[in-house]
Amino acid sequence: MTDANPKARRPVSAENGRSSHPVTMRDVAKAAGVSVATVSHVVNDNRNARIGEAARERVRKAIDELGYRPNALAKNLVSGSSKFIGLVADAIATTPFAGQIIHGAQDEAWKHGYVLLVANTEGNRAAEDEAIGMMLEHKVRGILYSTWYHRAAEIPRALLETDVVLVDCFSEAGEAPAVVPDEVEGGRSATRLLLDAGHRRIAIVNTTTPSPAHDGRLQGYREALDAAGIPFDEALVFDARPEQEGGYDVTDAVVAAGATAVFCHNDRVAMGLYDGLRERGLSIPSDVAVVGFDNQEVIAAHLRPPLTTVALPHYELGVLGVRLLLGLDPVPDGGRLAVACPPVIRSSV
Amino acid sequence: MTDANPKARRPVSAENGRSSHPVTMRDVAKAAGVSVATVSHVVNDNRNARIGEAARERVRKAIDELGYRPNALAKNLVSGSSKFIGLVADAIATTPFAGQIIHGAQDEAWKHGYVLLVANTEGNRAAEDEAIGMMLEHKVRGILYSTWYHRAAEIPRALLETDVVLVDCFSEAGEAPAVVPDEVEGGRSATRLLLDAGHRRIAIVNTTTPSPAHDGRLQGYREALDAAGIPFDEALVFDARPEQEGGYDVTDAVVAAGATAVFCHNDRVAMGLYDGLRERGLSIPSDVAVVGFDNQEVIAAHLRPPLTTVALPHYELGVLGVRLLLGLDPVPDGGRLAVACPPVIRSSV
DNA sequence: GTGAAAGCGCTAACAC
DNA sequence: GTGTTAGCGCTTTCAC
Repeated sequence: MTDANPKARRPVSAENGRSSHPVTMRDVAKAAGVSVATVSHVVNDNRNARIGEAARERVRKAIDELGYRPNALAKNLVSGSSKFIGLVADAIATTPFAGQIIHGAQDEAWKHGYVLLVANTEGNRAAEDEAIGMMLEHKVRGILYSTWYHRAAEIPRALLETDVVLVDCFSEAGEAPAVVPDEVEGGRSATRLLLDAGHRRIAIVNTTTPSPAHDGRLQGYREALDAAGIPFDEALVFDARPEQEGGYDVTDAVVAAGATAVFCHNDRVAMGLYDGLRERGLSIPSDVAVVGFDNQEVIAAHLRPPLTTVALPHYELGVLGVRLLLGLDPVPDGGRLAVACPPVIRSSV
Repeated sequence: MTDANPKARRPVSAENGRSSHPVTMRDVAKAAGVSVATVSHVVNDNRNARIGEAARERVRKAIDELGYRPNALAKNLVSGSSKFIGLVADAIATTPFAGQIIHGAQDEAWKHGYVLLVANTEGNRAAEDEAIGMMLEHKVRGILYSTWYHRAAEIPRALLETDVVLVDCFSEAGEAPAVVPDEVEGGRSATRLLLDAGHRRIAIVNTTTPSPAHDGRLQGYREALDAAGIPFDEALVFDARPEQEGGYDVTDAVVAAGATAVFCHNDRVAMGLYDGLRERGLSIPSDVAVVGFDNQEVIAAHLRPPLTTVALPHYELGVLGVRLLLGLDPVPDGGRLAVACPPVIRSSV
C-alpha cells in the first residue's frame, strides 16, 4: 500500500492549542518551585516520602494549570514492566461472542489498573506470531489467548515467553492454564429444564462436528436423564449442522421419534427447528418444548416464542482469564477452570 | 475487591526457563563485541550508519542466541510518541457489530505498525474519561471514538488533547472528523433492489426512533422512488420498533396497504415480518418481497428464504477511521466521510 | 565503520 | 520534608 498521500492532512489537531512541547514533570517542578522528586511523590501519593501541605498544594496547582499528564511510557520503562495485558483472538469479528470475552477481560483488567492490547488474527499463524511478538516487546504483563468457540488449541511457542492463560480453548499438552465453559454442566441444565417441565421423551439435536461442546453437552444430557431415572434412548439423539438449516432439516426425524421436547445444540439450530415445527402446525411449547444453547441474544430473545436456553459465559471467561493471569484466583488442579453455563428462562418450555 | 489471594500463584511461567533478567541491547552488544550503538543500528536497519558485514553478522547471531527482543517501552520513550492508537467504544459487547469496527481498525492500524488500545465504556462517562486519560498518558498517536449505532455524539473534552476521529458517530459541532455509513445511499440501494425486481408498491417499515438511520434511509427510499417515477405514498410508510417484534406487529398493516414488497429498517424487523407473513400464508418472495438492512449475518444469511439486505460497512468504518487519523486519506469537506452500504443479494426479492 | 555520551520522562535511594 | 542523583533501555549526534 502507498502510505504517503499528498492530499492528506492531520485531522482536527492544529486548531486547538496543543502545545508543541508536552508538559513534563520538570516543568511542573519548576512552576511549583520544587524538585521533580517532590512532584513524583505527590503525583503518586507516596506514603513514605512525606511532603508538606504547602508544597503539595503548589504542585497540585501547577499540575492543573499546566495540564500535566504523567508519561506512562517513562513510568513503565523505569518499572521494567507495563500495565498491559495482551489479548490475542482468532476471530473478534466473525462472531458476536468474542466481544463478550473482550468486554469481560477489559473490565477486570481495568479494575486492576491494566489495559488491554487487542490483536485479531483471524486464525492466521503469521499474524498471530507478529501480534505476540509485538506484545512481548511492549513487555505485557501476560497474554490471554482466546478462540471464538471452545476447542483444543495448539498454542504458539512464543506465548510461553510470558504468562499465558487460554480462554475458551485449552492446550492438550497442558502447557498453560485455561478457562472454558462447563459443557457437561450446561448440557445437564438444559436437559433438566425440560425434565422439570415434565417431559420424558426428550430429543437432543447435537452438532455434526466433534468438539468439547458436542461431547460435553451430550454427556450432560445423559447424566440428567440418568438422574431422573429415564433410560437413554439412542433413537432420540440426532446430529445436524449447527445452523438454522440443520435444525430445520432435522424436524421430521425429531417429530417422528415422538419427542415432546428438544434440546438443541445451539440457538441457531433451535431457530431452524422453530420454522420446521411451525410448518408442520406444531406449536411451541404446547406441542413441543425447545431449549437452545448459547443465549445468542439477537436470536433467542426475539424468537416467537422467546427461546429458553443456556448461556455461554463469555463475559466471565474474559474476567476469569485475567484473574488467573494476574494470580488473583488460583489455577485449579488440572489447569482447566470450567465455568458454569446458567440457564436463561424464556417461553419455549 | 480484594486483590491479595493467598492461594494465588503465577500461572505457567515458572517451569519454562524465563531468565530473571531480560536480555537488553547491552547484553547483545557485549556478546557481539560491539557497542550498543552498533546494535541499535543493525536492529533498525539504519541506512545512514553503515555497519560492516562482519559486525552485522555477529550482532545478528548474538540476537538469535540470546533471544533478544527490543523493548518497545524504551523505544517509545525516546521517540516521544508511541505506536498506539486508542479505540474507545461505547459497547463492544452489546452488539455483534462493534467487533467489525475493531477488526477493521486493528487490521489497518497493524499495517502501519500501530497497535490498538481498546477500551469499552458501556457509555459510562466516568469510564470514558478514565480510558481517554489512560490513553493520553500512553501517548497514543490518536483516538478513535466509536459508537455502536450511527448517531450524533457529544464527545468528551479530553479527546481534543489528541487527534481524534469519530467512527459511526459524529459531532454536531463538527469538532472532529467522522466516518459514518451513508444511510441515504443505503436506502436508495435497498429500494432499487425492489424496484429492479419490478415492484411498484413498495412499503418501508422504518424505526420509531429518530436517528440518522431513520431519516437517511427514508430519504434514500424517496429518492429511489422518485428516480423511478413512482409517486411517494404516505400510506406505505410504517414505523415499528426496530426489532423482530416490531416487524411482526406491523405485518397486517403492510399487507392491508397492498404492498408487494417491503423495505425493512433492519434485518431483525425483517425477521419478524417473515413470521407475520408466514402466519398469513404469504410466501417470500412470490407474494411479498423483502429487503432488510444491516446484513446481520446470524439472521440474514439463515432466514428462510435467506434475506437480501444492505450491509452496514462496519469493517470499512474501522479501516477508514485509522486512515483519517494517520492522515493517509484526506478528511473530506464538511469533515464527515460517508461510506457506501453495499447490497447483499440473497433470495428474498 | 564504530563507539562514547547525552538524553527521553520518570522513580527511588540517599543525602541534607 | 525536600533535593540530588543514578539509572530504566534505547536512539542519535558527533568524534575517532
